Amino acid sequence: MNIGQAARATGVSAKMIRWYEQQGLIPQATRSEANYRNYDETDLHRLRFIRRSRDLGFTIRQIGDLLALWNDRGRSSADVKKMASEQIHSLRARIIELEEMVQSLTHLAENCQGDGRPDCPILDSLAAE
Amino acid sequence: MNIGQAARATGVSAKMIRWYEQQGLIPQATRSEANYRNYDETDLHRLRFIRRSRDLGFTIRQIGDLLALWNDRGRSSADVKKMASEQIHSLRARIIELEEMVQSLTHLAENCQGDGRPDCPILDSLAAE
DNA sequence: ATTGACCTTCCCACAATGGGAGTCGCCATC
DNA sequence: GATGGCGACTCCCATTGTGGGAAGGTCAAT
Repeated sequence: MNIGQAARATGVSAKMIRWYEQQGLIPQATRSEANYRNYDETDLHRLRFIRRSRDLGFTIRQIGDLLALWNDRGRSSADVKKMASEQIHSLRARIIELEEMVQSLTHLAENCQGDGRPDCPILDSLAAE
Repeated sequence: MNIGQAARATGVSAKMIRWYEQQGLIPQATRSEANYRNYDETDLHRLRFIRRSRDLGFTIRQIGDLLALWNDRGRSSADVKKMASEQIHSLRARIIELEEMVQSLTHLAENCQGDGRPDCPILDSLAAE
């Protein structure tokens, strides 16, 4: 299976597949005589695993760790759960940051008339001493 | 005032000040005979404005627009309020994405024993067909 | 005169993704 | 068999904002 078919089958773009290979996240694909990359079902599994992990916000390095755990028959589920918990914590921390921004902006916008006049508490606040 | 003092006075690193200048966000600083950048109170105001805008999650380009509005005596506050509202919306959209990730991960983690055994619904789910 | 703190420019790195150029392979249709 | 179109190859560039660091010039205090 060529890279384009693998991309369509997994939802990972061909560009990203090559990138993941370069980053060592997936093994170097075997090549056809014309130097085209070949993919089989095992590769597709791995790519889908990567895509789902990305959708959960894991970085490439973390996904590398997850893949290693996936392939480690002797792993303990505690190691996986720990990664998931840490990810939940960092996502929540980020959410709180963003919520604080929303909070501040909402407060500023509420006090702004939003009409044709130039008076604007939002700018005043950004420019405060 | 040298760049280091300006940095300490505004909470914007010297690196970032140079970067903002290069990006056209602040005017090219005047230079001393030794080619050192000079900053005055007006520059510090501008830098603080930028830092506060960054803290609210605006991008450099948006901050450029905000600065233009700030310096436009004939602006209408509606234009500023519109930018703030759009920013609130995009922040909320991002928050929702992150919350969905947290939701999925939490669900997965809840079903994982997190003990010494290898059985792990988290990995199973990532690897699902 | 030396030293240490500070400034200058320039390059590199991060994370993940897309765009595009230039070249080559493969298949089908004429 | 030639041509066209699609796909794959590599390589470079851009993004966004920030930091690290090297190599070299400046300034002030000792």
